[in-house]
Formats: sequence, C-alpha cells, structure tokens
Amino acid sequence: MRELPHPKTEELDLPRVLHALSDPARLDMVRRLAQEGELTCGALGVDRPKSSMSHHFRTLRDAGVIRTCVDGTVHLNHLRKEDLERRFPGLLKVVLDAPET
Amino acid sequence: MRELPHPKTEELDLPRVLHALSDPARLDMVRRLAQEGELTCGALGVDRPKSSMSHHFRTLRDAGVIRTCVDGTVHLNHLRKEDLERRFPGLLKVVLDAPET
DNA sequence: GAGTTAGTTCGATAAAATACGAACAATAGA
DNA sequence: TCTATTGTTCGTATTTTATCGAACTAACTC
Repeated sequence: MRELPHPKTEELDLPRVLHALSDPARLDMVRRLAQEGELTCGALGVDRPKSSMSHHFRTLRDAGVIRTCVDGTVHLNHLRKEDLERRFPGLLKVVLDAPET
Repeated sequence: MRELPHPKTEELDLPRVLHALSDPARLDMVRRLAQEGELTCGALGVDRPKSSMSHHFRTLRDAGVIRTCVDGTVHLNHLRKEDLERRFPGLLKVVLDAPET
C-alpha cells in the first residue's frame, strides 16, 4: 500500500498548518475526518469537483495535517492526530472543539 | 482613550483567526505581545515600513486577536487573551507554546 | 485489451493577500 | 500656529490561493 509524500513530524510548521486549517472547506474536511476516521477523497467531496478537492487534500497533506495512503485506485486519508499532538499539543482538540461559526 | 472597531467575542470566526495567525510576521507580533504585554505599533515594527505593519495590525484586529486603543498619537495594542480563551479555549496557549520552526 | 473508477496534474482565470511608497489625519509640544 | 510624531489610508504592483474543466495515470474488472 503506497504512500504519498508527507512532511516528518519534526518538520511540521505552525504557520503552514494554521494556513491549511484556515480555509472553511478544509476545516470541514478535517472535522469529518476526525468524526468518521479514514475516508476516501470521493467520500468527502460531494459538491465540489475532483480537482478542487484534490487541491485541498494536497494542501492539508503538504502541511502535515493528513496522511494519504493509496490502496488500489482508492486514496485513503486520515488525520495525523498523534503527529500533530506531538508537535503542537492541544491544537487539534482546540480546532475540533471550536464553534462552527 | 478612543478604541478602534473590533469584533465581539461571540463573533470571532475560527478560519479568520487561524488565517490571521498563519503569517509568520503576525505570529511573531502575537508572541511579542504575549511576552511584553501592551505595545505600540512602532515598538513592534522595526524592519518593516509603517504601512506594512499597519496592514498586519489591522488583520489581527479584524480577526479579533488584538485590541487597539488610541492614546494621543500612540496606538496601544494588546492580545485579547480572555476573549480568545472564552471563544476558542486553549488556542492561544497552543500557538504560544509551539516550536518556532 | 477495452472500459471503468479514483484521483492527480495541467492550464487558465479570477479573487485575495502582501508589500510598500506617498499622501493624509490626529495629537502633542514648542 | 508651526513642527514633529504616530499611525492610517490610498494606489498600485506582485504574489499567492482558489476554482474548475480537460487531459492524464494507475489499478481493477470484464
């Protein structure tokens, strides 16, 4: 099961992570991943075209927020909870607990 | 002592706050405000022109991260610690404790 | 091998953010 | 009132981001 390139835990950069999380669409994606666990790209992007979703997945992946594993034709995404917790303790909880608007 | 317009605590929007914090220059400003308390604009912007600093202050202010009071010709800025804590518990601590890079 | 499915990459466009000089406003002090 | 100080606002140039169709790739299925 192949894996796309991801930054290492020690390389996670706060401004970059915050920027990845500062987009409402991506924040929704992160919340759904937190609730429902591992999800395919298709499962998350209902109303948006594939290319737009792919862009957002890439932004989250490059920032180190999610990890993507390729299983056949399917790309499985999951939150890098432990890595984020090690690098920025409490961040994910704060973001997930925050009021939606 | 006049005060510039600021969003109310209940109006603070997470994506907007995260975006305000996602710029390295602004993150530095926030860290310095956390360490040194109330600061004037001039005290924070050494290497950047005034107009650039003013832009960053405005971004932080509009997001609700800082509050600006006008005292004579001086603008005093301070972190909205309590407001941020009420709206997004733990956020500020996470950001301030995070490794610099 | 042909077709299908899942998602990436490319290319173009539009919207937003950054940067900064110059002009401006408000206040303090001589 | 004249001048200096502090910071905002304006105008513009540059960069970054978002959006999305179209072409492409990889893997599975028949």
